[in-house]
Parts: sequence; C-alpha cells; structure tokens
Amino acid sequence: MSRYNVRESEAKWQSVWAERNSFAVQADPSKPKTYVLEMFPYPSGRIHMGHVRNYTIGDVIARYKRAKGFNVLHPMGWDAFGLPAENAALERGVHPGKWTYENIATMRGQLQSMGLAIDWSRELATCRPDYYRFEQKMFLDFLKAGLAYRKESWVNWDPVDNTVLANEQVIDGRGWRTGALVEKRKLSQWFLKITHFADELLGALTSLDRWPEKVRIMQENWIGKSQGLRFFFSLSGGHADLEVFTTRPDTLFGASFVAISPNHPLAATLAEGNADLAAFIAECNRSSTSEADIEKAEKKGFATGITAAHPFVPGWDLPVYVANFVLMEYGTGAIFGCPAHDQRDLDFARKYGLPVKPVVVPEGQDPAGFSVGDEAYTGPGLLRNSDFLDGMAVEAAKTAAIARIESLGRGTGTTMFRLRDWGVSRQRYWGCPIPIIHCPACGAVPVPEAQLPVTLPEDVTFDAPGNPLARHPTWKHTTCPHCGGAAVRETDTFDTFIESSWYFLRFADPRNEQVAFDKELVKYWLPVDNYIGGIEHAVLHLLYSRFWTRALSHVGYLDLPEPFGGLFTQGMVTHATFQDADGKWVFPTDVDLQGGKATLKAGGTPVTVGPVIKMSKSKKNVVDPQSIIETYGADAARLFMMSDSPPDRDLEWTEAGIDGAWRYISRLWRLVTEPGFTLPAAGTPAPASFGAEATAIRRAAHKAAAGVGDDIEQYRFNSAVAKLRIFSNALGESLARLAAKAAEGAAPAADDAWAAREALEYLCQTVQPVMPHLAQQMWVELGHSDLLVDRSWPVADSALLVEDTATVAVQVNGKLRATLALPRDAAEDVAKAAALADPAVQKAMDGKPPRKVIVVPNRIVNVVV
RNA sequence: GCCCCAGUGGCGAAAUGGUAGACGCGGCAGACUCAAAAUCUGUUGCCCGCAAGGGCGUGCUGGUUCGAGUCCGGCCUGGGGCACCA
Repeated sequence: MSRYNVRESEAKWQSVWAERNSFAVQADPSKPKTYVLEMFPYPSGRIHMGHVRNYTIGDVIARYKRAKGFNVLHPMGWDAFGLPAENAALERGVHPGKWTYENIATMRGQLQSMGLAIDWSRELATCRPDYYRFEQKMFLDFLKAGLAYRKESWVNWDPVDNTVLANEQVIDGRGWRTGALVEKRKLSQWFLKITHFADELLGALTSLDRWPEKVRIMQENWIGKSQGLRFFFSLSGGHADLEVFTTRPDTLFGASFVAISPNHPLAATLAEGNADLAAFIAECNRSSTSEADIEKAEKKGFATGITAAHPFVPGWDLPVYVANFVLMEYGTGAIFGCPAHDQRDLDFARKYGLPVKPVVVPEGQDPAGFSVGDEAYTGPGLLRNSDFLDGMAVEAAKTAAIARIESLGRGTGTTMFRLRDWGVSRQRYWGCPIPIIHCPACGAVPVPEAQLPVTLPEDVTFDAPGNPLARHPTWKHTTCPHCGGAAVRETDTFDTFIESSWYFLRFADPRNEQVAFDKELVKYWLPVDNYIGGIEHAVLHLLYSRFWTRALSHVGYLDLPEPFGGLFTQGMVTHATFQDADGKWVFPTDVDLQGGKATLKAGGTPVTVGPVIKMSKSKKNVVDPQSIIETYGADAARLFMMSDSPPDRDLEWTEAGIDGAWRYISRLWRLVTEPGFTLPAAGTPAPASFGAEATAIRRAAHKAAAGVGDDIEQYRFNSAVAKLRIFSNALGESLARLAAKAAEGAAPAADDAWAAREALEYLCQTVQPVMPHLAQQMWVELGHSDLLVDRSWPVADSALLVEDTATVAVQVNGKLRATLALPRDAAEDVAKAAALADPAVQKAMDGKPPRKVIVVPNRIVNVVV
C-alpha cells in the first residue's frame, strides 16, 4: 500500500506553482475579474490559527473562482506599523524596524507553506517609505480640501512615564507599566472629517447587500443619526445661555436637572473660583478616555449652585450639575435630565434626591397609578403632566415641543450624529510621520510635495520614556517651507488605521512609483468582491476604509463609492484551557489526554481542563500552525478549518479533528491509487450509454460538482466538505463492488470503468480548492501531467442531478405517520390518494374524515382531521 | 452602562416555514491480527417496550400557522465592539 508523502508532495507543488508564476495576474478587461482579499496580518512574529482559518477561507474562494474562469486578484501584504513593535523595542532592545522585517520574513515563509494561491509579486509592507509616501500625499490633499484639521483633544496620560497611553495600556485606571493612576490631558491633534460623510456612509449601507446584516447594523448604530432639539437655557448668575441637545424634547416637562460635562467650558469657568469643583473635575479627569469605563463608572455630580430657567414655565428653575457621565464629544456637552424616562438620569436623580416625575404613561394605564421605581420607562405612551403636550403620543409631542421652542426663538430641531471626527495623531515612533512643519511665524505648514516622503529616522533610542521622534537630536529640526526660518517637524505619527484604509487600492498597482495607484487599474479590480476577516473589525477598520475611499474620490483619486462589495466575518479559533495543580496555565502540547483524564506529560501530575475559549498566548491554549503543518501537512490543516464548523461561528481546534482530517486524506489517496481494477487511459472517449452502476457513479460525481461549487459561493464550506465526503463514500462503495467482481475475474464493463475514471478526476477537481497539494498529486497518479489549477471546474450534467422518485412525508395533524415513494412531480391528487390509502395514515385518522389536505409537491402531505 | 450576535444528540454540526439530527468526531459490537496499530462492516437523540410500536425532543417562556429549529414578543446564558490593540 503506497502512502501519501505529504512533505514531499506539498513542497514540490508549492515550488512548481512559484516557478510557473501560477497565481500572478494582470488586469485584462476582456476577462471577468474577481478580487479576493483577506484582512492583511499584523506581523506579530508567527502565524496563528486565526490566520490559518482566515487565509484558508479566502484561498478556497480564490481557487474556486479561478476554476470558474475568473481573473482572480488574491494578494498579500503586511500591516506593519503598530504598538507591539515598540513594546519589543522597550522589552528586548530590538529596533522596531528590524523586529518587524524579521517577523515578516518568518510569517511569509509560514504562509507560503500553507500553499496559498497568492500573487506574491504584489506583496507590500505599510512601514516602507514607498508605501507610506502616498499616504502622506493623501493627507496633504485632504488638508487642502478641508477634510483635515487640528484641534485639542484628550489623551490618556501616564504621569510617571510622561507618556501617552493607548486605551489597551490602561488597566483599571492605571498605566500598565508604571501602575500610576492615569490622567486625561489635552493635546493639539490632527483630525479627519469623517463626519462630513456621515449621511453618505449611513445611506450607502443599504447598498451593501453582500455584507452581513449585523455589521451593517453595528455601523448604523455607530454613526448614530438621531433627530432631536438643540436649545438654550438661560442661567442664573449672569452666565451666558447654555446650549443643550436632546433626543427627547417630549419629556421637557419631566426635567429635574441640567448637567454639563466636566470638560465643558462653563465647568472650567465655574471651577476658577471654586476649589471643590476644580477638585471634582480633576477627579473626573483621573479616568481613562474609554467610553466603556466612563459609562460603567458610578454616576457622580457636583452641584454648581447656579440654576437654569425652564424654557416653557416661567419661574421653574432647574439645578445645574457638572456630571461625570456627560460626554463633551457628543451633542453640545450639556443635557437636561428627565429621570423618569432615562436610566442614567434616574440613577443620578436617586443618588442626589432629585424629583422623578413621569410624563409619558403607557396607553391604557391609569396615569395616577403610574410611577417609576428603579427602572426608567423608555417605551411608547401618552404625555401627561405636560401642559400643551398632554394627551399626545411621543412622536407628536416631540414635534410640538420643537415647534414651540423654535417659535420662542430658543433653539431648533436638528439632526445629530454620534459619529465623531477621526483623531489620527499618535505620539509614537513606529508609524507614518505626519508631513507637517511647525513654524513659529507661519504656523502649521504642509511639507512641500517635492520633499515627500518624510521618512522615519533609523537611529532612535527607547531608553527614555516618551516619543523617540520628539527627543531625536536632529530629525525634527528643519526650515519653514514658507519663510525659510527655523522650524520643527510634527513629531506625531499617523494612527495605523490609516495604512489599512487604502492598502486594498494599492494592491491593484503595487509597484507604481509615481502615484498611489493607476485609476484604470483600480477601476478594473475594485471593489473587493470577497473581503474576509474578523468580526472585531466590524466598525472601526471597515468604516474608516469606507470613509477613506470616499475622501479619495472627493479629491479626485478615484471614482468608487464603496471599497468592499462583499464582506464575510469569520469566527474565532478556540481551544480548551489547561491548568496545573498550582493554577498555572499549561500548553496543550504538554498535556496527555487519555481515558478522559488529563495529566502533565512531564511528571504525570493531574491537570485541570478549563473552558474552551479563544486561543491566546496569556492562557497558553494555543496550537502552533507550523508544527501542525509539519506533522500533518497544510492540506490537513486546511481541511480541518473548512470541516464541521460554519466559518462565521467559532471553531474549536482539537487533536481528534486534525487526526480525522488526516485520515480522510489517506482515504482519498487510496481511492485514487488503488481502485482495484485498471482504469481506461486518460482522455478515452465516453461510451454511448451507461448502465445502472455507471449512472450511479456519475450521479454522485456530477452532484458533487454542482453542490460543492454552490456551497463555496455561499461560504458554506462545512457543507461543501460534507458533500465531498458523500461523493467519495459513494464512489468508494461503487469501486469496491467493481473491484470485488474484478477479483473474481470479471473485468469491469467499459461504461463502469469510464465512469470510475470520470468520477476520480471530478474528485481531484472538486477537492482542489480545499486540498490543492493532494489534489494535484492524485491528478498526476491518474496519468495527467498538467496543473490542476489551470483546469476549469468540472461540468455538472443537469440530467444527472435530479432523481426520478421523491420521498414524500405524510403527516396527520402535523405529526409524521408515513413516508411514500412517489414519482417525481406526481400530481397533487395522486399524492393525496396515495397518502389517504396508507394503512398507517388510516390508523392515525381513526376513521375521521379529512377536513383539509395540504399537498406540497415532492415534499409533504398533511391531513387535517 | 450602551450596541450587535449565538444557543439543536456525549461532541462539531445539517435542515427555501414542510420527514429534526445530513456529514463528521467519539462510543459500542464485529471482521482482519498471535497481539496491537491501521483498515473495513454494523450500530448509535432520549424514554417505555422482548418486539411491533408508542411517547418526548432544537436554551426558557408565550404567540402566529394545517405545519415552527426556522417567523413574532418576553426572558436566561455565552461571546464580540465601544473611537490610542490590530
């Protein structure tokens, strides 16, 4: 019995594909194109199972589409700027650039060992000046077009390290390295006007019909368009009028306080003469900038002593608070509180003993008996205790309240977005330099185009806290392009989301040295037809990319409304967790699982098996793809990734699963190499007719060709693999029957043998997208010398796809009582008669006459008695 | 706190509103073997029953329908995102 030599086969075909440039593509307007893209990896060091899953999904689609005759663009690159490179520099003294490029080299080799059908000639890395130079140009073009501007905003500040912290680096309000309480600080930073496109980005979501519904909903909520009212309160104590925004103007008569953000200008003014208030604001600023942290924090307020006059009721004064849950970034940074109908306001009111007056009462409830306890009422209802709004429904009351405010000249009904402008400044080294020069005389001046790119200096040190660019001895010193005087460079770098907002465009024309990309090439290849990645990018990366594409269209780079026509979000790869007797996490490779018992391989002490969760280094529940590929081969890893779990759900990695994948590979190999009788030569003409066995073999093969393809198109890979197994199981049984006859001296009939070869060839072709190396090696075993990747997808003969009989279920009152074998598409009355004649059905009917009979052709007959 | 998603045998799962559990893992029984591994065959949702057969069953709960895993309402549990991780 010959054994499939995985290592030899996989290495051989990978080098053949590379030598022949099998996957290099050129734009060709005469051919239909498709663009398959997986979210490019951050070069963290080694590939992980999430990458294997991501790139296998894309590769299966790319290979299938290619077989279907498409010109397939399937590129790969590196999202190479980012925080981990600087952490490596801090922890190990490695230069971020060296660390990054070494990681890229390792990971490229690992990805290539997966046998991906990628055009490597298009590879890019975002940390290279020949990539980021164009992004500097784009930024300057945005600046010219008024889409970029500078303003003050808040950052997390570590007072010990004197460093800006990412939200990720703030743990329980403290800096991750120093443990110091984090403060908020204001810095002058660059922003991009994503809000300029808020309405467009929202409206176009409906055109993205090949996106998951949940991602569209998340983006819709993120953009957060709401209709509401902006209006002014007159304040006591001679302060200027205070503008607030509300989405619930209908509840104005339920107001019991007014609250402003700790970062509101009025709060700062009031704090000048009030040390207690200043201390309260300082306390509020001793928390991270993360919205989740702010929302989860206990609601706290500070009574300022001033009051706001209710706009409708003369003499009704509301106390004004500074409150920690009011965000300066949303609306006007000031609100009025209606505790009965907003949970946060209610929590606040209960804490400070403010009135809770319901003004919306559910229809049909007695207003007198309606009160609010610990839960605010946010549902529909009719207005009460609300003067001119009494009796109106919520929507009508909103309109009436807005109209009244407008007629009083105290405000206007407006549309508000939750979406905020995109802050792109980062106080870090390993990013794209922002091409700006600060001149004491001329202000912020763009770097002239001829001087681009502004490159990062190599000689930086990480021995002191803060941004190495800012303390570099020479780099920032330059002259002003306007006046020629001494000036300094901007030392902030761009948010790394910028690089990932246009790399999919660069792939269309990755070696262009003049411009970011050629318009015509982008027109041919874009949009991305299948974009595949993790659900964690559902909002930020995808929304920024949509914005960037629109902004580029706005300044004339291209004419493309949406970058990603089709999107697929995959689930995570999970694994069981293990802990030793001391509670320390243990790698799966160090655990011996036998007879339901888990023990440590070294020493045999018992190990506790914990929950199955996302693979993560900190919990050590990781399996290294490279060792799996070395042991079982890339095809087994790819098959496992595609089997069992649907791709949008989490996938649990198990030893048993990869073993099963390997067994299936062995089974296919035996099927092809040991059919048990001699196959006709490749290319033998088809016989004139086929007998029963031959037809059965052909049915299985042609059904697989049709079904597997359909499933791949719809991302139903687990179902595609099931269909491959059904096909190979049926084929195996047929071959075994023919082989048994051959062993008795009866060589298979010409039609049977021909059908067997056809089916084995179909098997190679249908298995190829998932297991390309095995498929190609089997193809060679069948006597072919060409490359399977150059063959088109096998044709499914529609005559072989339909059965002559249908199994029809018969229900009595919805309960299954019998099944009938009826001719396909039998007439309704024939099906009805057959059903009523069935003894089991008659027994269930118990002599009662049928009241109604529902017939669904080829499926079901339901008798109602 | 707010937004989004998922939940089906021992396990991963399948099922245009129409036979719930395809396909696979694991288990059990058998064949081959001195034995083991590998491989092959059969069987496998739960309960009652010798069997024929019957009953129950898709997180919980209520509804729509001739018919609900699928549609609608309310809950429970688990996961993702929340703007400086990528």
